[in-house]
Amino acid sequence: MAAGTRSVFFHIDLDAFFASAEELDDPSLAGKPVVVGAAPGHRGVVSTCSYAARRYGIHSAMPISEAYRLCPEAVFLPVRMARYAELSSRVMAVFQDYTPDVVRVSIDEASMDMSGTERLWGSPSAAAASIRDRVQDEIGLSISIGVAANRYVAKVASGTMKPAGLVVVPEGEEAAFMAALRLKDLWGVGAKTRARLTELGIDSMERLLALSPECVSSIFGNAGGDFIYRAARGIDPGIYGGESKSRSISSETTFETDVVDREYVEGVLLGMAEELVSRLYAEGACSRCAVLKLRYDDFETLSARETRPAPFAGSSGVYEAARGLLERKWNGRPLRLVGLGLAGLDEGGSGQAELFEERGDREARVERAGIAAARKGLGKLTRARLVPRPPSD
DNA sequence: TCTGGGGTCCTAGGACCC
DNA sequence: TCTGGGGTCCTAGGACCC
Repeated sequence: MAAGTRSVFFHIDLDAFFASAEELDDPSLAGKPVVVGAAPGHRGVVSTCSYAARRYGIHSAMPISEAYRLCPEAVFLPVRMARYAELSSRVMAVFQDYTPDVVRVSIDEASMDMSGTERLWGSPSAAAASIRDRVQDEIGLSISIGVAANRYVAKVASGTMKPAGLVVVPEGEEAAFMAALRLKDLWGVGAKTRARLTELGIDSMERLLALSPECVSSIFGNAGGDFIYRAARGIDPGIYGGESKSRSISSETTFETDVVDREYVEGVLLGMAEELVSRLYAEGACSRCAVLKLRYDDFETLSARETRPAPFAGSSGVYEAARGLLERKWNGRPLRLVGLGLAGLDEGGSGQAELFEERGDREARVERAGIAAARKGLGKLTRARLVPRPPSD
């Protein structure tokens, strides 16, 4: 950015993305209450719902059973992530036409540095309107855009006028813009933090803004306090600062009914170990830390991890670690969920070479061949252990 | 009617070393 | 005698977000 150029950031959010994607692919759904997520009668939550569904009180993360109770006549659809990813890529490609600096924040959000683009695209509001119209006309999806001098305020602004909103916060008015919001609009301040603030009698932005930085930090610690203090004043606390390279991967599943059969759980973990190592391979990354996650029938959730001196050389190492952690951590109570993850990706390792090639062991080579075959669509080499069998309890 | 799955970052305590 | 202080690694849990 040239010296003297004003900073201009756009934050773009796709409106009710998964539900909108379903309406795009099936126009007969338009205007109906559409709920994308788990199927009614099963364990799970609402992933996204249409604005028509929101009028019944349905919202993201709500148990699907409650959504069904609120609106049994809604259209309940499963998540089709591959389709949404494809649409997302097309939308992001439109953004790329306006600036090379597009940070893809999630499947339905992007942060763009539009500084210095006025000669190309006109005023920020003209450029934003152009992007909004193009995404609507070329792809058929609705977006909301926030414009501000930093990424944080742009992000918050994008959420204040959904759907199809376009909110411009003029430079210099960031603090005033934030001060006029409700506490719950502060991105990064969730239910627990709000409850803590309420306990202390801080129930409005005005009261929060009256606190000194030392006072906020004494409540929430250095990092948390600093974040809240800056965010409330419209100073970017650095939400998209770090590298976007993934630092962990994981897979977890909630059982349809609680499970006490150890062999069944181990079979699930073996499948997860293979899936994780295959993803690791695809990323060219490595890890030497396995993390097991358990959730009991009463929702108590715990985790255990094991860090090895050297990166895992294949899925059998990951599986053995998982089995050891299960042995150590599981007290035999009915399990609702089991999950497996790999953390510390690439820390102190040389990536894929270390994962597969330098080890030279036969198993790793067999596995690599299997993954390569699967990626070519030749089918997955599946161990006998993974052939579905019902829980024995 | 309960409460998904995929991530990120931070904290706090213990071990161990200098 | 009465116990420094910093640094790193590891672990478990928690808060938050989409």
